[in-house]
Amino acid sequence: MAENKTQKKAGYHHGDLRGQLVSAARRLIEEHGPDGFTMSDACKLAGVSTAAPYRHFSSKEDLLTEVAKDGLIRLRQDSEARAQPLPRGTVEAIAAIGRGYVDFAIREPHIFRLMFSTKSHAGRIEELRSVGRQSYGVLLNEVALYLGESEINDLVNRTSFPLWTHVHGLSFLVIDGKLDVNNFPVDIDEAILFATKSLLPPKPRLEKA
Amino acid sequence: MAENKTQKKAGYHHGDLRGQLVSAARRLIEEHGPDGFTMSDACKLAGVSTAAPYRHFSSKEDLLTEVAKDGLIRLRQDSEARAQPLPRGTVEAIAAIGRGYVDFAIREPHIFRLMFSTKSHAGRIEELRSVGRQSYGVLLNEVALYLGESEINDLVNRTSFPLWTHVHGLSFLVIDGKLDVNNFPVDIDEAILFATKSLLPPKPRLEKA
DNA sequence: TGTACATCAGTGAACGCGCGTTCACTGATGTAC
DNA sequence: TGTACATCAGTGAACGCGCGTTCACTGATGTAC
Repeated sequence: MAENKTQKKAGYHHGDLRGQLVSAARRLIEEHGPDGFTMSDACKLAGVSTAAPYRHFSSKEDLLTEVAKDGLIRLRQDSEARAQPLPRGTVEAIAAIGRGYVDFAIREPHIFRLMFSTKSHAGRIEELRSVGRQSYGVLLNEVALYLGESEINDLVNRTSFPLWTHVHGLSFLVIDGKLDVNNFPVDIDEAILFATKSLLPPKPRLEKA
Repeated sequence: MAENKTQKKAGYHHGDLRGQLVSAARRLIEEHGPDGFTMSDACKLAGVSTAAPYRHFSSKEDLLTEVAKDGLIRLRQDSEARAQPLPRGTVEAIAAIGRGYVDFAIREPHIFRLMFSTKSHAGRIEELRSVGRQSYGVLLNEVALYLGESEINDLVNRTSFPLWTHVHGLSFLVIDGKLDVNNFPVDIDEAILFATKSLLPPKPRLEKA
């Protein structure tokens, strides 16, 4: 009905329908939640008929998985961008990555949920997992620097995991509106910094043989 | 069609349809997830027609909220039961409560999700929140004992929150299958104990004025 | 450089079905007198 | 203690609609010669 947004409008053919459907889905999911999201809405937003997506995605689920993957990639970029300007391998850099994590959840709660959801991704979980690993890798690297380890070994894993766990929990508590459950104000930065300091072992002297 | 389970079978009238629908819903949600759950399934399981539930619940959502509430109550009972046999106000008691939390999530992942979900509970969030507060209260009490505080004050809140956050995150990571993301084995008990010790301040001498 | 033809990426309409909810009803239960 | 009547808690059938997906199609694009 409406004139087709501000796209190149190549006429019958579309240019980058695939990409546009993903970003339409992103917007819609963020607006109405993954359940409120419908294929027809996405089509309307992209300005195509309801059959068009099936040239690019095998099913609704397939499109959802793509959106989740896209989210995980953006999370990684985000984390990197947060850590980069800070002195490497410091508590501050590590906390900044955590803060980025929680901020992502706050900014895009529904996408965030989708990224970690197990359903809606039938058959492509391994693929998602591998992208997720890359996002987690940003934290692992920073912790390795902090610990003065030259590779991602067991100590690095063991040290990083509770940090992840903590910001993961914090993210869900925030987006699920549980922050003021006991009517005391939580400062997110403070919470992350405190947990990061507490969960990290003291910075080792560089006296490793 | 099938003979009506092993219930009292009063005939036309049912006895406790309300309660039976809740527990039918519980079972079905745990089996198929909150989305796979349908009213008709619940009716079939309770042995009534599809219209019957509407004498007891205003909508499907209403029934779901009831299930969530029931879950939060059971979580509280569970936490209490875990802490009780242990020496009060110790790291071990606090860790046990955390362990109970994660175990609940593992035992009933879908219900667990439902309990903390914001959607599906329109208009009854405050009610749920208050039940949730009671479950959280078990942890608060134990932490107060540990700290030697006689009431739930700011220090108790501030100390408890990261503990909650951590086990909350751990729960979701476990039920979302993220535990082996980096292929290193996580021992849940160990993880909880480590985080509890790290996040708790040293036990204060009882030298308070 | 122009034409024939294969292929690709859309259209528009319709299908189908699952499922929450409603409607008019009826059998069971409780209470007033 | 028995009867009349209101109310309650079910039944069974159907409605309605949202929505994913398919079908037969057609316009646009690319390539061989």
